[in-house]
Amino acid sequence: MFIALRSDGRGGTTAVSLDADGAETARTDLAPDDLAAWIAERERERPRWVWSDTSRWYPPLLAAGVRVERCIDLRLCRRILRHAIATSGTVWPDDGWDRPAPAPTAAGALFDLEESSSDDDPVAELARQRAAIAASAEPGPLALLTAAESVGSLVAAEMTFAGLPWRAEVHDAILRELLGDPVPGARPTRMEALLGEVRTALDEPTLNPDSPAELVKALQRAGLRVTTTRSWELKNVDHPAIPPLLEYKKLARLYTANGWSWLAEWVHDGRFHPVYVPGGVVTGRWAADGGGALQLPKQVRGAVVADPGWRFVVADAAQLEPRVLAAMSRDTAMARAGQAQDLYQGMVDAGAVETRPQAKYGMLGAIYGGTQGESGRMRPRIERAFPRAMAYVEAAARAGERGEVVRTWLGRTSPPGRQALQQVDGADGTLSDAEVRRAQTDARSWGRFTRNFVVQGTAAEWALCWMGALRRRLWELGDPGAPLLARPHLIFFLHDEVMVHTPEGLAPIVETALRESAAEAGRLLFGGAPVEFALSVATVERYADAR
DNA sequence: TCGGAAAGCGCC
DNA sequence: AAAGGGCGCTTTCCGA
Repeated sequence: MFIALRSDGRGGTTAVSLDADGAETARTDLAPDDLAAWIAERERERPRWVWSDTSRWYPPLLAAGVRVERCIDLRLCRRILRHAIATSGTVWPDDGWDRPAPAPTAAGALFDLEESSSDDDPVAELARQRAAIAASAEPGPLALLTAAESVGSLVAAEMTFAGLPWRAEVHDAILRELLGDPVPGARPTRMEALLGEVRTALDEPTLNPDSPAELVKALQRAGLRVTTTRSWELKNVDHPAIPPLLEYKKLARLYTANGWSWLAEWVHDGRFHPVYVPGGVVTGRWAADGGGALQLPKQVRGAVVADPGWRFVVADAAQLEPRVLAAMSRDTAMARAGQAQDLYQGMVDAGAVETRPQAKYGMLGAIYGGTQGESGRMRPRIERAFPRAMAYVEAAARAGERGEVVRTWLGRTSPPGRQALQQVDGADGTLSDAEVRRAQTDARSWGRFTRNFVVQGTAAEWALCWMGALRRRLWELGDPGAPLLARPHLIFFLHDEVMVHTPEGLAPIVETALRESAAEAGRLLFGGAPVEFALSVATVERYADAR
């Protein structure tokens, strides 16, 4: 059963109940003050709520203490289905569902009037989407993908609502330890001291180290043969200015990105409330909007401390992308290597390569399209040991080079290519050599993108299914009737890693739930494929202690 | 003066 | 320590 929610344009909401075939069975007009209670009441029947954007409808419900089990985020699903190659037979109207989601309103600030676009009828769009899936080449995977994307949107809103426990005084202590004391209008003391060493060593008393152009000129004046100021290039240079400069650059990064201003802007009342953007990356990965939630540097993770009597259970899917590739390509040799907790060690034990770093860089090179260095050198051996896996990503790369689209396991489809190589083939000598080279470079670059797309995107699908399964289990672990934040709940997500905030006594069963959910995600996506999705799980008080 | 591009680096 | 796909964020730079 579905219940579609639609703003009536005057602050109220119309709820349309639909049966399994999508036929209307009831219609209710709700005043703003009645909405949350009505939804909580109907939630007992566990309908699938259908709404334009979870980011807009769900935060006020969470603020009112209402958690829902299932939904369809029509805008996220439209984006998937419109571009999916499997639904290419569907003609989509050029309408508001293709527009980006309206900016999420702050939690608690009820639906604002001007945002309700009356032309976007959720009932009609639901019918269109269900018909498109039913008529597609693969209804099962697309139905799973849209459900997974939608549950991801619920998780994202719930994690924003919960906020990540953050001890500002611990963060401050970490900053003082590394950067020195803050100085108003100037650099912190330790950074300033390091900068002094750099200026002395280069004999450049007014050098601004934050300007790459100025810095590279100063280094060249000092006789250093560098063309950029990237750390990995400077590491190979022997000069007394380099060690303090590298240290300064590291600290400057921390100071600007996650220093005291970040703390003041993003942490309030002991919580960091990042805004996640499900599906914000073309591959289906999440992005973050503000606060840099997906790039929290390890240096500050010591400030993430569980509430008294609570713990974090942190789980990381070990070598997720190689395992996903093994499952997609049905590469049994690679699946066998993945029987080990550590897939890379499994590759060594199977005799494919000699050392774990060789396995790691060889595998990443296969997935990313690396040709240089260690990953390039390992390529022939990976190809010999795992022919089906390599053939799978090679096929994706070639398709991209030809300007074709590729798709993930569940059917998310890559953006259209630029057909660079086709242009070269069809140009028949009318292009200059330079133009041909440029076109070939572009084509190969796009091929690396499509090669990675199929693996990264499928890994993102696995992660969504993992979180969806976990979310349901966590809810059932809590006391019936208890609000979301009094039960074990998801609190952080990082592509292949999740963190649960839980009462200490429940941590062991949360660990079990994490593992069961990983196995469930594997079965959902790949059925009986003999691929294991190993987790490394840790129960900790501080995020920094998780690995 | 302002906005976008580039450089650089954090995360996976 | 390596190579290279995807992002966000900050500062600097440069041209309209």
